[in-house]
Amino acid sequence: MSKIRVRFAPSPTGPLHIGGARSALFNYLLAAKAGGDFILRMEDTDRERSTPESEENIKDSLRWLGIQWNEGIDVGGPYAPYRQMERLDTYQKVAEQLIAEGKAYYCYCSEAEIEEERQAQLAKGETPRYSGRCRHLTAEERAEKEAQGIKPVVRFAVPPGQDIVIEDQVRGRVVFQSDGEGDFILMKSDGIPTYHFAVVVDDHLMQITHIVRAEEHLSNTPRQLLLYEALGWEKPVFAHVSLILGKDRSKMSKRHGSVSVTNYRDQGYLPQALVNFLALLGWAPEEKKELFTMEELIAEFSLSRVSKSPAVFDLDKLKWLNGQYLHQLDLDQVVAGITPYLDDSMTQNTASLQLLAATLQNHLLCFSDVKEFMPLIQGELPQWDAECAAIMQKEQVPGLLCLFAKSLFALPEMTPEEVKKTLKACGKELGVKGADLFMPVRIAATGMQHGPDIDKLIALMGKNVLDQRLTESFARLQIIKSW
RNA sequence: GGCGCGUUGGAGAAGUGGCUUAACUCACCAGCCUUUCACGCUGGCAUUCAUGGGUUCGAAUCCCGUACGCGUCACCA
Repeated sequence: MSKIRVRFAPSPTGPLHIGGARSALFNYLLAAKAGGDFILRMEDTDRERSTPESEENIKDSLRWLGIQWNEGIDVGGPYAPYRQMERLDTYQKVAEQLIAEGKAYYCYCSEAEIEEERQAQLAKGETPRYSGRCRHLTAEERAEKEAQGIKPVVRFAVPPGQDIVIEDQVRGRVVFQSDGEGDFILMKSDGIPTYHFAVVVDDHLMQITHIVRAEEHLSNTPRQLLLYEALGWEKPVFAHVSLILGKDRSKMSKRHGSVSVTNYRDQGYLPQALVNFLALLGWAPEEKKELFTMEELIAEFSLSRVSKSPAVFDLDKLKWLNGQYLHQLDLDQVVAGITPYLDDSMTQNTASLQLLAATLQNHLLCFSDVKEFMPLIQGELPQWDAECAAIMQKEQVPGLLCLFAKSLFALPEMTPEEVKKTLKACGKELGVKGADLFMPVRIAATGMQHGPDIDKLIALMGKNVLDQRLTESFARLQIIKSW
């Protein structure tokens, strides 16, 4: 059997979408598993919307995810160029061949005429499709249109009455009728090919063996199959992967929040978590296992285990997965990860930055979460809620806090170890322990009942902030501070 | 509207005619542990597989209809 060759062929009309990333991933896994080739091609024939920035974003996103292409844009290869706008003469030649063989023809109808026809068909409850009016134009009629300066499009002459069968690797056998297709456009009037035409030409010329793409393309496949047929080209294997849906079960879009890979990168998600998550959307492993490295995915991936039904993107699960990976990171990776989300006052001192990273690592689901923890150690003491206030009314509180403050401020340095020791000593001296000991201190220092280890938090906030906050707590309790 | 695809608990899903009194994971709930919280651990969470028929000794698994969801019918990809 010949070598497997797959491709990811996005159009650079925006940042890499989460669904596109999954298609790329599945293609990549398939190729990597079989030792095949993974090609990156740019379908930039939409001149209105294609931008160089989008292309860069797509490439960056792919690299960030660890999805490498061994042929295509930037890296080159035997079938270059890999940008469709640089291959226009190729499409032109194939179009001319089709015309010469009578399998395609020039069409001079204006967009207004077509639109009118469309509306009329719609009104009659018919499927709108091109009537084939220009199909049998004589040479004279064509010359006349040309003389009028009308730039024609090239249409494919769809053969009537044919069954078009797709043997799809994930959906099974799907049958369409050629009569359901109008004579679709191959070349636009400006000489640029349409998507259907360009993909077929490129996939064939680039020797693509497997096409793995989103389900939205399933209904487009008949047209492409017709082209393979007309050109006498061998058809690739198709696999249409179901869509990724938002919470409301409609196709994932901006409305649902973050849809691009870059969004997740910027929010402090880890690429290995996103890859793992994407793989689990629409594909199920054989074993009862959730955590997969890229290598493991390559080893285990199979199209036969790709699901037919659409999957809802569940942010909670992504977060959980991300937490799993984040908790395993080395300290310096955590430091690097959280730094972008902190202000300068926090990032200047290496030692305290490391302490912060160590303190929070197991509490973070993604790096940007670090922001939510900062009020615990920075700024004004947050307001107490009713529960906190009630705890602070207990009788041991004033004495405990005074003793604690006095002992602690007497120390030259406030390390987590010292804080812990001091707290223990205070508890012992006053005969207070457990929650009765820790809770008041925690609430007086952080304003919250919950959070990471209190000794570390206190060390992180430093004497000034602690002093301020304890003073504020005493004021709230209307007792005189005495340290 | 035509055509196509899909429908297992809130989410991802396993399951392809008897071994399923439907795995596993997230979320949720309860408890345990813990000098708080978190982490972790334990247990709970679908008598039922959209729905109605049919085939069969036996169906989530096969067939037909219905409903619902989505996709597609562009000189966008």
